[in-house]
Amino acid sequence: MLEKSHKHITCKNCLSRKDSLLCSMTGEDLEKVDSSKSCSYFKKGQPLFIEGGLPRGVFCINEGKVKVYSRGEEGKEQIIHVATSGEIVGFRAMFSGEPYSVAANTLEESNICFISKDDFLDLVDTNPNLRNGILRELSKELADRASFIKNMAQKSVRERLAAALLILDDIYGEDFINLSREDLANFVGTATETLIRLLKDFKDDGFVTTHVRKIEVLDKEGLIRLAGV
Amino acid sequence: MLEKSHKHITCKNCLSRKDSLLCSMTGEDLEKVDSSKSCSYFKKGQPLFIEGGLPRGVFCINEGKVKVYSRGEEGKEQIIHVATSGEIVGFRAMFSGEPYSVAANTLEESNICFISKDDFLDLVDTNPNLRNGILRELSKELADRASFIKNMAQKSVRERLAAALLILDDIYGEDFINLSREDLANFVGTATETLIRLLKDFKDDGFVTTHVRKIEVLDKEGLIRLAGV
DNA sequence: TAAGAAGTATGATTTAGGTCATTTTTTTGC
DNA sequence: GCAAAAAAATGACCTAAATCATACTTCTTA
Repeated sequence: MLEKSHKHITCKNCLSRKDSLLCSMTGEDLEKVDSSKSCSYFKKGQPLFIEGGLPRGVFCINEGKVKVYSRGEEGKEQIIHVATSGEIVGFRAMFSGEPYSVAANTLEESNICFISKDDFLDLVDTNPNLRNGILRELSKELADRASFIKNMAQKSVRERLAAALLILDDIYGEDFINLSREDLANFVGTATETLIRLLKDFKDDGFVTTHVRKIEVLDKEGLIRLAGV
Repeated sequence: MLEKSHKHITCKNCLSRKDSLLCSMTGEDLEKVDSSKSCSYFKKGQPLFIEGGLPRGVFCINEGKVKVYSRGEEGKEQIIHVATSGEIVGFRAMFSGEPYSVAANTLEESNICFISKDDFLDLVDTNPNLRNGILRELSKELADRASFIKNMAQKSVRERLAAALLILDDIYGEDFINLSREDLANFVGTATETLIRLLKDFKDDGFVTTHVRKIEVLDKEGLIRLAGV
């Protein structure tokens, strides 16, 4: 259980610092970030921002998980990305100058820092390292999404589920994957019922086991073979 | 028919200049681009770069069309983007420092300029306008791809075809859409046979007409309604 | 701690769209 | 201008996965 305080989290002490684009800065830049940001505790399911909203700044996840998604016609969510500790969320709309094209909600209770648009853009402008980091990050994500598109177009739901479980296993690290069946289905891009059935198959085949809602990956190799990555 | 010469195309005279991130620069920066780039004529179907290759620079389309795609398991292409005059192709891998995650081929004969990695990165580093333009461009593309993913997951092939035709109609401007049925299928993310059948339906319904392989959009409004955009 | 609400699971049914086979049309190269 | 190859079109068939209906479990919170 996270502390429900709103106390400031010093970047220097941030556990996710080494993995973070933002907090991996040094010297006075780091101090600048530190002094201009605010930190908040988010309950599970709270929105960071909504589709169509206007961006006021970026969010840096100190601890927790955030789903980035977009809603289709009948309200069905497509989860584009699951962000974890150290990641910056919401910086795309910052540069495009357009409203958010996606929404973001916490998937569990989280501590999340916020840096205002001006401060962030100022940092990007004056700090070549951060800038290059962001360019690199954007490019990588673009590559990720190209392969996401390809998978959606060419792979079966079964293959996509295997791939998704591998990605999520990475994101959740030592913890079990902790997503509702519906969220998982919305990440894989399928109906919840189909997801549940396939997950059962995977259990029968020994690829995973479940602890109520949580999913434990037992056979990575098997999933890799199945996903055809 | 384009001139098959390799003569230098001066950025100042580039017809696509107004639409181009790169050539919309001014003064000495423009001259710098101009002097450091080389221009080539590409036949239809020629590769600019291949998946897994190492990037040496970026391509700027003076005239022509380029498909950006990625190949799946059985070699089936998924077309991610169709680039046209004025667009820069291949700058993502430039920043990520990784091999190309996608490939690019001309879809028709094209005049394409090339700027080396060093020159390009130098420009990005020293020219804040270009830099911001690139950040904006990357962000927009990221948003595009999120909606691409959502469409693949939630829309029917019929709806996706309608959406694809609208996008392509924009890209081809005054010209008719000129893609092989296979390429179109690989853009929509479906089997070629399915695409041909649906295209016939669209013809019967008066949304489009075909001139041999070329496709003319007759009823944009109708397609918009169908695509549910 | 009981009741209601969410979330998970399973069964039955339908269908969009993939696959394979074949024919027809268009393009390409000699 | 003709033969061969490539692309487009059509038909027959099949299955992965969606949808709808219902039941069962696990969380909430009153």
